[in-house]
Amino acid sequence: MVQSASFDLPASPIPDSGAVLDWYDRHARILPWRVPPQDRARGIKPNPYHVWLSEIMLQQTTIAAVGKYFAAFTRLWPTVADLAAAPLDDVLVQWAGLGYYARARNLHACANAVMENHGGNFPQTAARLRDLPGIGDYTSAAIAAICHDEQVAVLDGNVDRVMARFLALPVPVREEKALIRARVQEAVPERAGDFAQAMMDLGATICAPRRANCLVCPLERDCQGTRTGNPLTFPVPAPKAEKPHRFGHAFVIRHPDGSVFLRQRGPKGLLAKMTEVPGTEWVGEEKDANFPLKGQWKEAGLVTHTFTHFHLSLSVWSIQSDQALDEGWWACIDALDNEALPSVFRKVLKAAGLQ
DNA sequence: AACTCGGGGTC
DNA sequence: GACCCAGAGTT
Repeated sequence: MVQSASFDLPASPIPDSGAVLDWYDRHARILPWRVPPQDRARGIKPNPYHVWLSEIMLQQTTIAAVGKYFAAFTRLWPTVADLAAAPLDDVLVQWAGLGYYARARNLHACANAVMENHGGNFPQTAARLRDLPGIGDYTSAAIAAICHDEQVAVLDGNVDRVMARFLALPVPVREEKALIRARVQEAVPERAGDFAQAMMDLGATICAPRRANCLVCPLERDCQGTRTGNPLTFPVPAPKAEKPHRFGHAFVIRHPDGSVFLRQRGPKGLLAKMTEVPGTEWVGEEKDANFPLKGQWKEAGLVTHTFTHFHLSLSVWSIQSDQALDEGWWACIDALDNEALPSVFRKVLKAAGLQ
């Protein structure tokens, strides 16, 4: 077979946006921050504050995990002005448990930037949204498309997977991001917001990570992946690094009055500015505990936790004492929901018999 | 371009 | 256990 010299790129199909929108009109997921396509057709526009808040929360996070957090944030802070006026520490308390805490710090900074530099209104174009803290390529495009139908390609993990299959991409997605972007961009219709949300819904419900329901997929006609007979072999996984193991000790100091000693973590790095149970550094080998107080420490168990790039084993120790450490505070054990405690430290407190 | 940064749903 | 999720910021 002779290949034509007039094409630099192999001929690859473009998603049928009409078919995708028809599917979306019938099968759009109902979400708290979303305007359904029927309402959108009547001219009802989404609330940019709600769209922005949901998009930040949904970064690398499932819809199931976000639900309660979105409800709590919009109840406590109904507008971007309310959120900007809140103390950062209050925002961190409400974000605790959701992970990737830089998002919460950037969320607060972004709210303040919108108030101070944009008169309290979010910018309407992807290019200008992109300049705000915590808003990158994906989120800027998503907000501009969903709120204002800017005809821009919106590429998230779902769309990458759908397109990797649609194109039968033989290499990891990150090596052909430009091709994916170009093909999606060519497909973006006037209903850019509905199209973006449709592609994501498609990836979440039909072209899912370990399941491809090609029989009911609106992209099936031109899909190269289903044509191979093995659409699930796409996307080709990128090689992944092994997670090292780290070890440490956590010290639960229980006051006779029923409180527990907590402190704030440093301003940079893992779990920055969040609340912690005092403890040792986390290092690559097991070491004996160097206790911060003299007294009768009791072993309270072992906590294991996996972060993005390492596994952690924490030995938990507890003691009854009224001695505080250098910096920190006594927190009532009945009000720990008011503390910005990441999940690993909630596990530690549970191991010590609290909460 | 590679690395850092959480946590949970799901299989 | 492994995979992956409406990714962004830093180096």
